Amino acid sequence: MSLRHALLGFLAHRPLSGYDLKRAFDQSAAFFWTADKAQIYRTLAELQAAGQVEVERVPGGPRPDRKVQHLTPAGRAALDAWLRAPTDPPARREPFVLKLFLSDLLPPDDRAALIAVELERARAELAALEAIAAELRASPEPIPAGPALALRAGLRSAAAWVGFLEEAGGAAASEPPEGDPSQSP
Amino acid sequence: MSLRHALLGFLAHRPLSGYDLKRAFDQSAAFFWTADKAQIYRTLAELQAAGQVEVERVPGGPRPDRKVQHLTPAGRAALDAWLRAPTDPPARREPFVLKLFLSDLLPPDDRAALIAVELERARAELAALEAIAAELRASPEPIPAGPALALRAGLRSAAAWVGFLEEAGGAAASEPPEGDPSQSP
DNA sequence: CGAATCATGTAACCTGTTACATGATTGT
DNA sequence: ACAATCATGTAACAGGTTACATGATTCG
Repeated sequence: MSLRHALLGFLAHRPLSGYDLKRAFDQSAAFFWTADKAQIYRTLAELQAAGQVEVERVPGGPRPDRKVQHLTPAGRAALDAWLRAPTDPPARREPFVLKLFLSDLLPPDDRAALIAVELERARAELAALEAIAAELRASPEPIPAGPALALRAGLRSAAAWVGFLEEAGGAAASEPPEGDPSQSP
Repeated sequence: MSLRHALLGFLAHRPLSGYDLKRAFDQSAAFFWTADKAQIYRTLAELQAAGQVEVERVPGGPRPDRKVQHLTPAGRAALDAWLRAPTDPPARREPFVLKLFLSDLLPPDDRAALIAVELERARAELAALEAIAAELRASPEPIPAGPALALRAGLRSAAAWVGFLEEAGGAAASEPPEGDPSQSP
């Protein structure tokens, strides 16, 4: 239920429309949070009802009017409270690890293929994050600490995941005849 | 939508009741998949309707009858197809990283506190996984490759997360006066 | 000329969680 | 005596996704 707070967080920096918020997520938060547009509009309506945001209607000329959302003091208070509250551990649901767990049901080649495909995906993700990091370092503007930390968290996790998959792929490829794949679990 | 496949995967090893499945998840899959009991029963009903499992009603004496679920050939086929199909990247939703991202809105001490609490949690999780690994290594039975891989994935991720948080906590604690926390994002 | 972008939203659906309900048995 | 465990499930709700709908503008 923290999409509400994610929206409040973005609005704390500057007022934005629902459309803008969707882009803000896709551009700067995609690697740790994805938000659906239908859900953003629904949640904004709830925030309005709760008095945590206020709408300013900006005429859009030929396009539909933009409904720019402003954070109210109540919204800011709710955001602060959430930031300070203990974080509920997220529910884990990782389809790829589930596949690994069940992979004894497959012939060894298929397991190796599974790992290879995921490794490719993981490398691409890591590269994308590194590109963002490089771009930020190159820009003259100073990087706020919060986004920098979030990015570093993403880089570390992605790198660790690539490392695991390389190890797993190597093991799967090298020891079909002998050897115990559970040597050091 | 892969709870279906997770259930089929467990049933591929041996027939189980809904109750057994819940325990199987909690015991051996909790760190990469959590399943709610209400949802398990609902999904089992769907699998029955789809002809992928068949129910054997086992009288429970004084207790309610156990409804033991058996995988059908159709169920096994669906499972195999899913295991071989490309894995859809999971939707990311990490409230803690979101908080980090927004943590410029807080005083530095509160950010450090946030990190400290998460570090404690992460260390506990890593310790729990290490305990499982130690227990498995100590047992005489050989460990199947699938579960061993899944466990290793969990260990690696948890260790990387602890590493990140230690780094982040150190940085947050040491440089309140000067210094750029975005040195190497 | 067709596709993408800007900008809004609604309706229907699927998935997951919480709370409720039952009733015997075993352990403290 | 009280709580936990065994074993089933239902109802209501919350959160998230897909598909549908509109209509001008800009880019290739």
